[in-house]
Amino acid sequence: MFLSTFHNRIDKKARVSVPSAFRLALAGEAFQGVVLFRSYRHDALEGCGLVRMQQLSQRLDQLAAFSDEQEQLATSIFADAEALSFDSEGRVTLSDRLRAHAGLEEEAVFVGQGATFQIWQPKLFEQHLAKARDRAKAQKLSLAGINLPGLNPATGG
Amino acid sequence: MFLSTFHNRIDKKARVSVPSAFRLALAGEAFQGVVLFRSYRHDALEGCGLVRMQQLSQRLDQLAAFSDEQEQLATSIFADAEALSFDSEGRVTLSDRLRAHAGLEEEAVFVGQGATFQIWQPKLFEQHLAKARDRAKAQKLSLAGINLPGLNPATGG
DNA sequence: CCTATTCCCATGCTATCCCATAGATTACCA
DNA sequence: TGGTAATCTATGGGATAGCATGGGAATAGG
Repeated sequence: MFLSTFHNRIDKKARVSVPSAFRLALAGEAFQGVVLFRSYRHDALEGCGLVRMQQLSQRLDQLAAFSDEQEQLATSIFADAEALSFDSEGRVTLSDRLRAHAGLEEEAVFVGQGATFQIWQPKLFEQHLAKARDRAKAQKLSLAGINLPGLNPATGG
Repeated sequence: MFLSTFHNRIDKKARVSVPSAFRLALAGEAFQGVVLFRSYRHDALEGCGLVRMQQLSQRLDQLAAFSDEQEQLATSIFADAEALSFDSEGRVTLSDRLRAHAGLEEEAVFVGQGATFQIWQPKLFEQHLAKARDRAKAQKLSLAGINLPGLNPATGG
């Protein structure tokens, strides 16, 4: 699981340390690295482990063989994704394409999302966070039916 | 798994380097090379490892084909496919037929599709990608049951 | 004997590996 | 409890190996 947010530097070679907590979450996988791709919804990157992509590939593969739509979906996902392996210090090197999409220059914010994570340019993330908070407040968003330990009123469990 | 896109040159002898990441994905197979055939949907080439072709062949055998159309499609793919082995530098030589179908001249774009990949003439791919991305964006909510990393609300693995 | 592959070598570039350092946290011992 | 040593994480830079690419030589097939 990817939890919490981390704030790391991007060096002149476009390397960033992946937070050790995130690396730990992927420690069990054969491929020691992350898969990154450009988010559809935000000027940010989305990331996960290779295993998750493989599961997706298997499911799509069955559907895509004779379906135009699934094939195009496969293109937009897999063609865009990049598998970046850790160096011996736990860093990955971001391509120009990835950096351009998220506006990444000298710093990156790693944001845990549970099964996935995001990478943001710090200022953009700040704005995004503020917006998300406002909206949640305004709509009093609740996670209906989901029991969040410590967040929901004690209902037992 | 075939991920990401790579942009390589075709030399005067019609040789192209297969991206090392793609070669790595095929490293476990006995036949060190790729199988290429003309896409029936696009002006592009489709590619995979020999193992996948063998599996496809077996499946068709067992199922005796769902429909005449699918069987004929499969037959035409096998008839059209070319098994190209890597030279010592990891390149393959494209036949005139393959190049003609995809409009390939001096450059080729290798496009990961998960279990397979495609080879495109750069400008054609640019157009295709724009279309694929738009359509995928429009339909992302219709993909019931498919958990897209970063696209769907986090529902766990 | 000629042409078309295939093999082999050379090269520039880039990514990767390896080492070094500093800060922070943790472990250990008195 | 306090102080020190050891460890780990994040970061930076230099060296090295691998990749993509090009051209020539050897080989095979007609």
